[in-house]
Amino acid sequence: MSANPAPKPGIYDVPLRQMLTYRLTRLNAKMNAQAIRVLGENGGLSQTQWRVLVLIDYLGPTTPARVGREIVMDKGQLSRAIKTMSARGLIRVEASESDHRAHIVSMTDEGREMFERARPAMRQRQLDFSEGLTAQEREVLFRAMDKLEQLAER
Amino acid sequence: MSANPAPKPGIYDVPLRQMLTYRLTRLNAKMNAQAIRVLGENGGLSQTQWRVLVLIDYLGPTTPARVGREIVMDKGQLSRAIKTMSARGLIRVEASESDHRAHIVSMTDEGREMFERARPAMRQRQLDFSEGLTAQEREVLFRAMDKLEQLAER
DNA sequence: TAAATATAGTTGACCGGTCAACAAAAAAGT
DNA sequence: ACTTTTTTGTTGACCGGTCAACTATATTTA
Repeated sequence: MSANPAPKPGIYDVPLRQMLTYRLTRLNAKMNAQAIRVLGENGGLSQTQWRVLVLIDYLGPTTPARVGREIVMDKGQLSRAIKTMSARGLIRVEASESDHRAHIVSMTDEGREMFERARPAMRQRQLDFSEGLTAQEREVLFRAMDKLEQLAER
Repeated sequence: MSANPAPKPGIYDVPLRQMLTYRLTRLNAKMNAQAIRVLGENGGLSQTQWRVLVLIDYLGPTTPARVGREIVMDKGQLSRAIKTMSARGLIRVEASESDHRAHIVSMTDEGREMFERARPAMRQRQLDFSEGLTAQEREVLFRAMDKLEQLAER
């Protein structure tokens, strides 16, 4: 974010304020930037790496394909992410016995350590977001996102 | 979106469902994809080009710096966007008389034509989003986004 | 069972966004 | 007036996401 010192209020933010896509992109960018900052301060995982570890933590040893199905993520991107994570010793990649196309990925001790190091801050961040909204706002927000997601799919 | 045939419900979407950042990224991706599709069907402007034209339409002839301040956008990215838009004849770039660093950008007839061609569909899309939500949902959604944006800035 | 189709994963190419360095001009501070 | 700081815009480098092609294996179906 090298531009935008302070979005001065005035007549100029009238049309943009109404543009949902624009607002959402902005919000998303800010939240991503914050996530990256928090992760950086707590071990230095990338957001992608964090998400992959969340999934492995949740699913237990699993396949990249399964991970990719859960977090919507390009196969190629995931393949590369897994390669670098494996190279950095965060995860273990083994061949699947039952399916000779598939791999089984699991956390190494080092990966687990990194994961647990970042987890409290990430959890707190999540909590801050939750608590920054009222219960009603939270509920409506999720409902609205569901609806918008459906609308965007057409 | 080459992965994800159908996010099967089940135990797997429990933790992600709660991850606001993740949900927001997904929603944003879908809405962007839709915007690009709609623009593609109506003249083929890119989303960036569309936004720049919206701003020029709104502000009248203006400078790239001003545009960049309104839509939060990297100077470099904007510089390149303006170059290609100028090359495609969508906008006119003139030197500013009063400020010899600055340029004045304005829509050409062709740019105006493209803009007006895409506008109804984009407006309709915006309307669909608005009407897909109740007034209360809309209001709460924007309020929630404001709050989250503030939280993400810390 | 043979052929067609679907899935897992890898790779190369491309595009867009982000960042840092830079030059020119303007504005502010002394 | 002179020096410093800020602003405007361009450019090169990099990184991440997306897409398409391809191989290998598994699954379906004829």
